[in-house]
Amino acid sequence: MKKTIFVFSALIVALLVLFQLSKYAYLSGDISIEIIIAIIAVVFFFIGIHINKKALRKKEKTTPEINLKKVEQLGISQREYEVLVQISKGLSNKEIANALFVSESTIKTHVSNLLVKLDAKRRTQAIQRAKDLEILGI
Amino acid sequence: MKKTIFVFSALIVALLVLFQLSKYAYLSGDISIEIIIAIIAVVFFFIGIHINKKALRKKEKTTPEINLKKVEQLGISQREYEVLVQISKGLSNKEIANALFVSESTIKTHVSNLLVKLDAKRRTQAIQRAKDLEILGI
DNA sequence: GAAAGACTCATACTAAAGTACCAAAATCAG
DNA sequence: CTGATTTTGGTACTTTAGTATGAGTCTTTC
Repeated sequence: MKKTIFVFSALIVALLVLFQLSKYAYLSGDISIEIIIAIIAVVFFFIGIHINKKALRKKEKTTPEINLKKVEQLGISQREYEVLVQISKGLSNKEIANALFVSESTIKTHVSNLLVKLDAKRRTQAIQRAKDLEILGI
Repeated sequence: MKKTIFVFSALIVALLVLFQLSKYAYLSGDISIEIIIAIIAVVFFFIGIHINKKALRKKEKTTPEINLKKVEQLGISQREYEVLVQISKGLSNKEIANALFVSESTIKTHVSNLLVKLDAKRRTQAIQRAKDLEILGI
């Protein structure tokens, strides 16, 4: 919000400066009015592009942001989340165990807990649920 | 490409028209230069936004299209693809069998063939591969 | 009409996945 | 320090998944 106010203030100031500058330049006769207009056009053209890009970027970022909050709400621990990520990559329990340097038993425990917390019966269903809950970057 | 040329031509024409218009308006003394500048600024601001939006829209549309071609290339049959979709939904073989009104044996056969064609060892990996190949609407 | 491919299904295994229950470290908050 | 979580791991069992093999039906195509 502060950023928005700042940006708009800067824009207004820039506009005023341009007004004064153009008036001076025109009165002094150094620069023709065409050039002034062209400069203003180009400047605001790019300002438009820039503003639009920022607006779209924010929209995209709001989606994959809710992640961690929901993970907490579901009571999923850090380690469990790591396992969930590996599951979504298509790894087997044994492969996950190797990747995280723990035993397969541990992974099984984590997976079992995950299934309860995600209300899933299978790991494939857990992947779907996690995707729906926007817990994963997929 | 034709569209781009057209758009830019239109832009240049618009710019020239604005030049003449502004000169006339200024000389006739009806409108002050500030207003002319402001109008030009606003117009080009929105032109910038519009151009940027179109460019971004094109980028997004090129992605989710390639589907069916790759399915053919991989030699995945119609029925196999249906099974793949059900797998990605998180269903078990038995549940898929019920959904498609066939026996679990049949589903197992399809799944086995799918795994070979998708070069996957598990159904979770098959989901990942399918997603990477943009075969699924996920 | 016969070969080819797709779909179906069964049996018999092997291998993962998942459950249940328990328990010892490690970490963290009050 | 202590109680509460988290993380780790084991055993024992049940359930799914996945493989291999064979075979019958059906449709399409040459």
